[in-house]
Parts: sequence; structure tokens; C-alpha cells
Amino acid sequence: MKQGGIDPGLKRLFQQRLLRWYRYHGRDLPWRKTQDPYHILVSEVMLQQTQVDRVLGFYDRFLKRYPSVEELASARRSQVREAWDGLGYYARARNLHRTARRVTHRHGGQFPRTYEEAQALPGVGRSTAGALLSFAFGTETPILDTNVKRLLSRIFIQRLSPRPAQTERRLWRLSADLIPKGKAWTFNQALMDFGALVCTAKNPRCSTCCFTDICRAYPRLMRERDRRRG
DNA sequence: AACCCGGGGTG
DNA sequence: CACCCAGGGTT
Repeated sequence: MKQGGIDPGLKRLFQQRLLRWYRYHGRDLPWRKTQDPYHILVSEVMLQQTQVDRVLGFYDRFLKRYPSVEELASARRSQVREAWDGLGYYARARNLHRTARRVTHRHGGQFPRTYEEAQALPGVGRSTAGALLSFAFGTETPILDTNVKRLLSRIFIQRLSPRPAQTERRLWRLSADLIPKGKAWTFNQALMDFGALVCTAKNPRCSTCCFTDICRAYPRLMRERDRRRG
């Protein structure tokens, strides 16, 4: 097996620390209170190019207007566009609408449960499919949005390949391999929150991070911080 | 004015 | 498989 897997000890350590961190610091977001795949999909699509703070102002309103996938499916395009107004990236609303129609009419109102089928829905790529399935059904499917990319590459990747696509593959494999059995929901939520709250793009909170002892990027991040401070 | 970023389209 | 862009918003 080329490129071997991740060291089992390191893997367990990472899982345990991350899950523990999430118990204390995970955010209480409205889409984390539901198991309804439709509600979860709405949140994930809204979150695609949009910050959590902004989505918070739209999520409840949209679902109040379209509480079920069938109701969204039977709406007019112009109405859906209106409910999306202010969120931008309106292609997302069109795709969500198309997905609702497809789920309603082609899947009998049931969301697909396989990675391949989920990804085939309009506006649903690898990452959104992984989130949808793990959050709605607890499936052990990986996610890889920019937050997760950043934190996994910082902690686990010593030298990134000059080929971006190769790094991408390594990260997907990492994200999949790290999922603890039976805990995909919590683990994936935790990855997202950790990337958003601690392992941020600029000014990462290394001083409160529980991974500095294993983080491959920590020395560099410290040098960069020191350099900024002159 | 540059930068952000999942999906999707293209080479 | 590898890259490249579109799109609305933020910094």
C-alpha cells in the first residue's frame, strides 16, 4: 500500500482530542438540531459560499417558507429566488430547487443514501454530499471544505506536493481515514468548527490549540507570527 | 482591487 | 485526472 495509512496511534490521539475539544467548544447551530436530510441540505448549500453568521439570518426563514422537500419542489422558481434574495450566488437556489424536484419526483421524496447518488444531485459535489450523508444518516463519508483542508494539511502534511491535485487526494484520504467508527456526525462537525474557530486562515489560535505538539505547521506558523511582530 | 471557495465545466 | 472559471460578497 503506497503512501501507507496514517499511524494508528496518531489517528486515535487526533480523534480523541478533537472530539473532546468539540464537546466543550462546538457551536450550537440550528442545523445541528435536525436529522432531516432536506433541512441539512438547505444549510449546507447556504453555507457553500457564505459565512455562518450570514446564513443564520436566512436558514429559519427559508425553512419556514418551504418546510419540506415537497413544498420546495412545488414552488415557482421566482418564489424560490425571492426566498433566497440577499444570499447571493443564485445558481445555488436554482440547483437546490432542481434537487428538490428530483428527490420528490424521482426518489419518491426520499433522499439518496449513497455517496454517488448524493453527488449526482445538482449543486451537490463531493464535500456537500459527505456532509449531507454524515449529518443526516451518520454515514462515514468524508468532507473537505477549505476549513478542513487547511487544518488537515497544517497538522498532517509535512511538505505539500507541487501538484495541487495530489495534495487534494491525500487530504480526501486523510479526511476519510480519520473518521472514528460510528462517530462520523460529531467528528465531521468538529472538523468544521475547529477549522472555523481555532485553525483559522489568518491568525490561527495556536496558543489555545490542542495539537501544537503534533502539528507539522506549528513551527512555521510561529516563525511567521514572530516575523509579523518584527 | 484583490481575495474567497465548492461546484461544474473543460482541456 | 488535472486545471480553471464564475459568481456575489468581504476585506
